[in-house]
Amino acid sequence: MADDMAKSRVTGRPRSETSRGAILDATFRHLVERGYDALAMEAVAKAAGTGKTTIYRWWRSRAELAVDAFFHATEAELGFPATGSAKGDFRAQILELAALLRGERGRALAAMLGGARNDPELARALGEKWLEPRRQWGFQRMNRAKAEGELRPHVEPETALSLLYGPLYAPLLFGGEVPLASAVEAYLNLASIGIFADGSA
Amino acid sequence: MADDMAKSRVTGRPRSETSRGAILDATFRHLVERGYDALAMEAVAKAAGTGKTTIYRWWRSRAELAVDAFFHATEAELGFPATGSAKGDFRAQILELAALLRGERGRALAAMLGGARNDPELARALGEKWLEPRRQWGFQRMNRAKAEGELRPHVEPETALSLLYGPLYAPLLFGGEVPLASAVEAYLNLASIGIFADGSA
Amino acid sequence: MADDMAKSRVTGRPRSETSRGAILDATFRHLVERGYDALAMEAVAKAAGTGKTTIYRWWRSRAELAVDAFFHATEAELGFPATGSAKGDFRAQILELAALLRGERGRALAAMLGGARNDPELARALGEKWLEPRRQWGFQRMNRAKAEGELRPHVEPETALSLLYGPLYAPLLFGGEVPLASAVEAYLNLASIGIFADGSA
Amino acid sequence: MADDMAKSRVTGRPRSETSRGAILDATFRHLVERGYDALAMEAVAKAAGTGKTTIYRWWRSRAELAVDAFFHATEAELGFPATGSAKGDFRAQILELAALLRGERGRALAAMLGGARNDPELARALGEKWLEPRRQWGFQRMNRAKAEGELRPHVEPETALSLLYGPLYAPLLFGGEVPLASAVEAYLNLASIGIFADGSA
DNA sequence: GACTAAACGAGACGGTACGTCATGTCTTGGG
DNA sequence: CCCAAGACATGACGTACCGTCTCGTTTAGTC
Repeated sequence: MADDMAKSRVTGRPRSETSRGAILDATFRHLVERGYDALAMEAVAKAAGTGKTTIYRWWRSRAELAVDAFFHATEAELGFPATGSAKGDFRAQILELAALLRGERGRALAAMLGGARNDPELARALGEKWLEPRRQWGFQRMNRAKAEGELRPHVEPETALSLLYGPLYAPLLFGGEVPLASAVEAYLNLASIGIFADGSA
Repeated sequence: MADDMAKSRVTGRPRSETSRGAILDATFRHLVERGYDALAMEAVAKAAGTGKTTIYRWWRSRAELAVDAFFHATEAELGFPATGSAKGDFRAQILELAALLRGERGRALAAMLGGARNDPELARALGEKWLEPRRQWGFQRMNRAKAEGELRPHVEPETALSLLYGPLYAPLLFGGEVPLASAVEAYLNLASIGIFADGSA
Repeated sequence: MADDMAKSRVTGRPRSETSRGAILDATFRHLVERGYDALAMEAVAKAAGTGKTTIYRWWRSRAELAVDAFFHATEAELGFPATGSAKGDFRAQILELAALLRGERGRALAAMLGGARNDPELARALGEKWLEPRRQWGFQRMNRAKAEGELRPHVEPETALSLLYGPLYAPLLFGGEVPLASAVEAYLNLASIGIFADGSA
Repeated sequence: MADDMAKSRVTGRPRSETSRGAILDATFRHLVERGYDALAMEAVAKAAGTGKTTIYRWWRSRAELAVDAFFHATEAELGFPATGSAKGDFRAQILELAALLRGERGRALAAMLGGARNDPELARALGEKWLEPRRQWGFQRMNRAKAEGELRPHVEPETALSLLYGPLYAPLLFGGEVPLASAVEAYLNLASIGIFADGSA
């Protein structure tokens, strides 16, 4: 998002990639270690060895910075699997997601998800960069599944998705940990019964 | 929580119920209108016509105050239904909960749930006063259902509960609205198939 | 001053002399140990084991309380000497005063004298109870001396008094110590030359 | 004192002289109008149109600020005269000082002198910036006078100085006004008799 | 090689809110 | 009617960050 504005300048000193990296790294570290609320721009600037100006020049807000830092650390690490069946694809994707959320990046994402409730801009940024792509993929995969007869009759994609992903995210709201792989498998089994034509655990 | 300390003092000027009410009301209003992050003690004190001291005398932190204010406005409004079947009980309870969350009190709770991610004390307070009682009831009801053969074989209560409640809460994380009653019914139907022995929608 | 109001009550619980003493003692201790600015009513009440109400009932202000406490501890300790000559009387009185000011009571008085600059009421109270009686005596003694020809010609009593007492008090303004007896004697000798007919040191 | 630190910084936004002046002026006004005790940093900040941070950045305490404000308003206004004789020099200097103390700056100084009794840091600051330079000059001038035979025999400079300046400052302790020029002349005449070889009024 | 122009670090700026402290007043129950 | 206890509204304290601003200093590219 921030990079978009770098499009066409021709003259003047070019943006320092060193600073950019240092800022994103420092932001990510603070996010993981102290959470979103305690993410102080001044602390980031000091840790990154830059001036606050440089941060504000390239990121409009703490929210954008945090989201950018998260993706800087996470980028392209989450694929969208293709196992052959919708049930297998979702299971694989959700288990992979659970694993990621349980790690360092999970703490960062959780911190931001919390902040998002009180920071509309963060909510927007997160929705756009994280949630939406996943939702897109989910919808398409689920629609394809429906078309190919993999779903039980009368199952709406939206409903199915909320059942598959809700139990994974919800614990983050209460300060809880992301469920372990075994727990994820357990609820996926239960959910699959209602969703997939071949729902047998 | 704050009231606990009022137990048995005999001497000195008694606590002003007027101030207590004004503070809780002002807190709730700010919570609903501006969210938890923007809930400034100074603003609450001014709105309530009290001093900050009086707030800090009775509530140890913003977190406790917010939670107390929420319950002051919500108190005893949520019963735990008894329809005759576990499936009916959970359906009724969850629909009632969804209705509450969609209203003003829902905005307050959502604001706090967001704050909880970045404020361990708020997470603790919320867990203790909101989540835990509900979890208690849920566990007991689910265990009873299991004992009475209302669950499908091999269904763990914990798993079932996460499947029933997760899709309800999760949208709050992304700044989304609580699902409408129809959407709640839809996912409950799907979830019930995997959980309850008589899961037919 | 405060006691004046105790004149004629007849009914109700009588004033507690225990509290009165405890309050005055605690006030004096605080005055000596921490100074006038740091003389907190709340600390005095706690140290005296009384309520703040009791203090405010009997003393209108911190200033009155402090002055009262000072005289409670000092009372009637300063006589007005009569050596036979004006020069001898003043010398004796000033040396006695210097000795007092160098002790514990001096620290209390010094603390109040400082506070007086910023607390008109304290200035008034101090002036009335401390300064004025001394000035009275000084004027009278000096006038008598003049009448009896003990002063050099054209010496105004007011001028003479300021010369005798000024060098004693002035150091208090700058946080300094009251001059030692030898220093006092030295300046008195010098001053006497200009003031008294028999001014020879 | 605050300025000392401004010595050699090269980087960053330079200190705002506008703010500095506004703060010192506002401080001086409050000092004159309300005294040292009532000199609230917040009020100064508001009156000066600055943030409190800016004050605390440049002055370590209320005491330093007050002293600085006083000198900002007074600076270099007090010379050390040279009339030819020690007696003349001191007379001139003391009369000039009395005139200053009777004005607005005198009220400010008096307020601070009072505060100094209860604020060791203020006492230190005042001593260092006001009292000490004057004492220095006094000592040197008096020592020279002694060397040049202008003093009566056996007159110690320290004693002489306390006799000359004490009567000027002492009234400030009791909330009184600085003596008028005529009163100052009167006591100087008396004091001179004991001090100076040519002490004849 | 000088010139132009933007990014850079540093850090001061006016603010807002923090949680604490003491003020002087009030409101109880008990002596 | 006094007393202790202590809650009350008020207002200043000194601190931490906010997001903006103003410096002098790089660091390119173009003339």
